[in-house]
Amino acid sequence: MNKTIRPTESELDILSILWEKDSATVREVHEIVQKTKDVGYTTTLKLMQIMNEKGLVTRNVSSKTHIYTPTLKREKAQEQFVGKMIQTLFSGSTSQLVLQALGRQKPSDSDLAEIKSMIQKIERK
Amino acid sequence: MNKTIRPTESELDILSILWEKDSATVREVHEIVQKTKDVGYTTTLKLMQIMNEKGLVTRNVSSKTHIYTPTLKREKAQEQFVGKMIQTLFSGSTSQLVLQALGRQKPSDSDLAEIKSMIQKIERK
DNA sequence: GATTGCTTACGAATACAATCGTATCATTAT
DNA sequence: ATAATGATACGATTGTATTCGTAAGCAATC
Repeated sequence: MNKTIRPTESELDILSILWEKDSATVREVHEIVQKTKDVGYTTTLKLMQIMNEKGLVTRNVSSKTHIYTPTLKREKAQEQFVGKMIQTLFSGSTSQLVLQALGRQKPSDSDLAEIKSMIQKIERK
Repeated sequence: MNKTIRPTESELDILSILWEKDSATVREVHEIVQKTKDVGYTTTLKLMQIMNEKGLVTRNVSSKTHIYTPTLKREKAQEQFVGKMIQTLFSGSTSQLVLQALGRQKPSDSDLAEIKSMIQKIERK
């Protein structure tokens, strides 16, 4: 019954900002959105109101300026989209995705270390 | 000028089938689509016609039953979507995506080998 | 207390995606 | 020849996402 809510493209854009800041006002979000996208303030507002209806965020209404907090966890969304992507774009092969990701840019040393330790963990099983 | 064409969700589903088979008729595609999605034949047909207009596929019309071939390369689409996903879902961190992917299921031994050699290649630079 | 600025609410317009019904044509079977 | 089958073409409908204009409230400033 509890069908998984799938954020749309622009909802994801907003969520990614909220995930970064933990919570934020419409204005704060809009300020950032505007840098990459030319839309009006009320557009952002409306989107966030809809996200609230959908349950993607909650908002604190105690002051005039509402404060929005994401309810959908970033990890949850990651799983959802990575899964779908592996299916359609990598014909089900997780490692193909990994290779593509690794190929696109040099990870930092600490990133590499993390990845290597992850691999070791997998191998020990 | 040459704005990147972005396949929609159902277009991606169809593309993934075409990538697998290299090329296919509407019926062949529809047969597979139907397994996971309950839609009519003409819907699939229409979608593939639109994809043709958009330039996502070409079709061979020499026989009555047209044969569709993807023009958008899988690798191109992979880059496009992985890039976007890293931005919105992993706050720009490629390696975070890698970790999430590795965590979701054990890759095969040969996959692991491939990944490890990729890592070595990166480290040598 | 009027004006200004910033806020939310909300309807409505627009755009785009997805779905399907119906017409039409070609080929094959009766 | 006629009917049945299976294909494309295409308009129209429905659904959903995105966008924005306008109204209305509240608080600070003039």
